[in-house]
Amino acid sequence: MTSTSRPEDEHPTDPVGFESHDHASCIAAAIAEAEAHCAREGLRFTPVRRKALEILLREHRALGAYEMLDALREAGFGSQPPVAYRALEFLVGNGFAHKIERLNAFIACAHPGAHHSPAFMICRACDSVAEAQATPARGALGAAARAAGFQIERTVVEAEGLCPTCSDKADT
Amino acid sequence: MTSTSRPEDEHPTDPVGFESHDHASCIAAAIAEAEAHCAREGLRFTPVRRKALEILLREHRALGAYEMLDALREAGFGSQPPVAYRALEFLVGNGFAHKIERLNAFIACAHPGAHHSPAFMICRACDSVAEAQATPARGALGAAARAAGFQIERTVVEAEGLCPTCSDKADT
DNA sequence: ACACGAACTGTTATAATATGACAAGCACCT
DNA sequence: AGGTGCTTGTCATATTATAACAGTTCGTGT
Repeated sequence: MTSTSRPEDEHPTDPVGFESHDHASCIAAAIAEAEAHCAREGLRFTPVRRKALEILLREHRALGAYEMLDALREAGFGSQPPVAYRALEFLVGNGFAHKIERLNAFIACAHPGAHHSPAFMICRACDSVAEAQATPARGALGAAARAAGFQIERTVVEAEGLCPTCSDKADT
Repeated sequence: MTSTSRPEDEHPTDPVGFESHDHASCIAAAIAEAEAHCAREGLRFTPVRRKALEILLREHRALGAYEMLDALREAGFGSQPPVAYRALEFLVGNGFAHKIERLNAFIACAHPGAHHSPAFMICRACDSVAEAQATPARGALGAAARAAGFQIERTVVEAEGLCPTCSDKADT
């Protein structure tokens, strides 16, 4: 990358999602971070995996596996479903992307590097998705899990509703 | 039903799920409640819908749509996917059942009648599911939504981990 | 440099999950 | 009886996902 990536990242707890970004720099930064992380961990950030992450970052929305497959094929990679699913599995498994269960779709992680419990806000009108941080173990769910003796390893937290833009349109 | 449904319902916030129940009475109570609710709301609690709810209650676990379809077919109903999906859509839409997004499966509601934001604990070893109450709008997610101007209409909260039983086995 | 094992890629084939569309039936209203 | 809308059953198809295997590449030990 040509400059240190510092778009307007003043608020680290920002939802990061229903606003516009400096895409070019955030893509470059995220790729660089993924590369560094893989180097540290001995993971292989192969061309198809890198391309898949680039595609997710560039689209900046939740992509179905077959949309990813189309994009990868256009980029010269294999054209069968496992190509996409395997790249996505790698990205999700290493925290570079998340699966949105509600949409059966995948999106680049907005807070890469940080160990986190992501939460998503999904607009039912335009399907845009924003990532936020959840603290699921702290609320009622955490209490219920402790009471039941359930050991939480991972959480899926997805809110469905209207994003600001679509909400404004609906008012009209 | 033959008696007022009061198994050991002392703790309304109970996880209700990794313990044994009086199935016969809880099934009868839930069916009666659904029937009453439909009567009040002018909904048609038709044979296939009733049967589908009975099946979910009897199995007391998350069932895939095709498992439901098999069970409905055995009960003499139609044998094509829309039969199951439509019955499930009715049950979910009216709060008698929930979809577990993580499993692409459906489970009877453990707190029927109450307007609630369900949360689920899913055991990754035995696929058992317990329902708890979440208060997603109150935690970090709610704060992020307010900050972003996102209007939450519905939430999916699913925790994956080990249930007490499987956790004990793992220790051995 | 070379052999080895592990991981990765691409492929074929198939499984599992889900929906669109249409005709026939039934419930309710007039 | 006739009309309206919801429900059911069916056929057909779309969408999402995985199993299995052969060939290749990568890193390692020699």
